[in-house]
Amino acid sequence: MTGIKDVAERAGLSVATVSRALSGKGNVSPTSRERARAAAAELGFVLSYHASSLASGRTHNVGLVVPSVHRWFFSAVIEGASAALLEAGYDLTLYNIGENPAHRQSVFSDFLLRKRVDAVIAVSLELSEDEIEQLHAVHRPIVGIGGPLPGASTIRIDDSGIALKATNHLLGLGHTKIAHITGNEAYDQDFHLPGTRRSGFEKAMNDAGCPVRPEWIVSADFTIEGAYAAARQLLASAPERPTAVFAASDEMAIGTILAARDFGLRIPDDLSVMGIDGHDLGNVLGLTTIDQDAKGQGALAVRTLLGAINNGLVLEPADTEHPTKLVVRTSTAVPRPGAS
Amino acid sequence: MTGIKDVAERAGLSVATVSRALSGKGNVSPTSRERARAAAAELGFVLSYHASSLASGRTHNVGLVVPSVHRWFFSAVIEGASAALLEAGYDLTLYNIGENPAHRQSVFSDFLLRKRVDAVIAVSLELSEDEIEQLHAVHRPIVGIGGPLPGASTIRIDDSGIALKATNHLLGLGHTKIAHITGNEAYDQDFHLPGTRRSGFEKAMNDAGCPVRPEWIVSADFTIEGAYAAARQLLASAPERPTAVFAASDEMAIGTILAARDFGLRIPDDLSVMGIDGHDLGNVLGLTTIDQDAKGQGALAVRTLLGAINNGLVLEPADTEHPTKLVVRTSTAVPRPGAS
DNA sequence: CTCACAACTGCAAGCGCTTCCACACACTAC
DNA sequence: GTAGTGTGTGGAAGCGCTTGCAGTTGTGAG
Repeated sequence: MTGIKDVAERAGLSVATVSRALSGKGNVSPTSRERARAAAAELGFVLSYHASSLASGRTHNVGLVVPSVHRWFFSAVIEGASAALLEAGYDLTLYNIGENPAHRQSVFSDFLLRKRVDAVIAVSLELSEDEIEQLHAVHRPIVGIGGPLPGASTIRIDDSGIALKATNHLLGLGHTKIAHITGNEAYDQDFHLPGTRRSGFEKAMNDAGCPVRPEWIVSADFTIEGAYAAARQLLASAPERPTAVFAASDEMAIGTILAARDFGLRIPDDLSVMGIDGHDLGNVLGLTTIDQDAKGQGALAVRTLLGAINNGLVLEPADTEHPTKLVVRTSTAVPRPGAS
Repeated sequence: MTGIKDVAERAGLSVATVSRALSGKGNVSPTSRERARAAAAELGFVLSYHASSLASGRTHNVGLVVPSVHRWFFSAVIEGASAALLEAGYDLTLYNIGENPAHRQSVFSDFLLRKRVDAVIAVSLELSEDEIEQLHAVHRPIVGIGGPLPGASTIRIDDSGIALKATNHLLGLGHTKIAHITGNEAYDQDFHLPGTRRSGFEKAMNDAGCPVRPEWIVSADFTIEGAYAAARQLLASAPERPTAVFAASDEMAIGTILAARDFGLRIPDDLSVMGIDGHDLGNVLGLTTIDQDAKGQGALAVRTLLGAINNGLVLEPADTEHPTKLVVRTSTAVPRPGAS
């Protein structure tokens, strides 16, 4: 393996100068810089990042902690973050917590503390005070995506506001009988997202003077499968059927559409459906939704972190609200006069 | 930050002994081992992996290279691999190549060569000889998932065989007019997967004496969206309609189902559809498929690598065939007598 | 009782970089 | 002329571990 020494020798420079030349820090004459570059290229030299990290304390690596890679939102955030990091020459270490509590435990007590990452991005995770403190103790900037993270900088969308906006879209079309598919309590623990969206829904309904019927509020686990089952129940059991369904996520809206089709309901003629997310499948299904640009959130998180790292600033705990966009497609329409 | 020195001091041992005690290598008396452990725990000491890696040459980190995290197969492999790695105390560095050729280039020429990983898993990527050589030069075990990787160990499924099996399932039900949705040429470059599956399809058809109609072979990009568009065209334009569609992936089968519904075709009454994969949505849609256990493949890749690393063996280039399982659900049935 | 050998331990030499520091040299400003 | 400033360079001290080696002890065999 060729090391920086070999490069120095070949370039006729000292190791120190080569290091400065290649990293771009410090003063190096253009001549030396070029000589160093050329020698490095000829030898196919690539820095050993362990040595580099050990000496400099910078790892060029950020940790991304997600509850799952499988659900749409997380995979989109990963895509966005990974592209931004690659671009910046950073590695991405993925910590997929999964369902196993032991995994979560070990990620926080071991993995993240190994001084392996320059920064961490936590997606849709509510961290305990202990966990936050552990991270702060390692003295690394943290940004949270998808909800508040006490003492850390976060990127989030206005969950209550967009739920309101979505519901208003339905109300504006003339719907009054609107059902809502919310998240399970289990998901409410992290960031209270289902609850927040639900409250936006309820506020819009109340403002419009429409009753919120308890039997028209069902919960699922944010997956297509889960919502499919929940929606089937909703559509089958209700003595009266809603004319519109607002789901707290696109995946759940998709599950609803699939369930509706099972009942021979046409969308949007018999039932309007809308979600929140901007899921890729939305296009195929004509799903009206509120696009929250998850990729963009991932990329923004990276830019925020890298900015902090490069400027050596401590990341101020700040709440950045990411913009969202109503995308009207064909799954929502004016309710049919006779529909029930 | 507490270092191993502090632990040594507190435990009344030398740094060397503490290192051996905590890593479990070398001979350490039970007493010392316990003292070291206790001191480490009291101080909340966590190894600096950079220092450790630099000194030992082992990084406890494996690189996972994927073309995308978004498509079902890749995210499933990631889930499987990440769980297995976490379990083993390894970090997972994710290299998401994406669509950008420059990213691919930099991943291979820079990232993977930084001696940052102990091993690499390449998913559905056909590496050029250069790329393979680069990896071998770094002297790290490689395992490929999803196709042959010259000179490396690979895990794959019998693509031709399962396509044959799938087609036979359809033939066995009595279908003779079977369409096939294959992958684009772009996807054939990596591992020739679409071509291989297609040839399995054609073989089964030929063996059964059924004609393979060119107009019933359409290609898409392996996504739901892409197949949806392709299937619409297939179903709309053909003067005669097939009674069954075999898609080269579940995502494409799902796209087909969605398209069929647009045409008012009932599944399986008017059209049988089957795929390959074991996609989670398959359950909701009643999709008959061949489950290839992508998670399991990811986990197996990890076990293979760790085995090689721990035994210091060079990983023999070997081809492991992962088992698959026919899952019959409700999307396939005997063709209706009158259907066309 | 001596020797060989194993079990345990500590010293110290790295691993391959970064960066502080000192120094050499060119300038400009007085 | 001297002092002051800035730029470019190399020497060398680490970064925080692992591990080869040598030294110490305890054991059973000869």
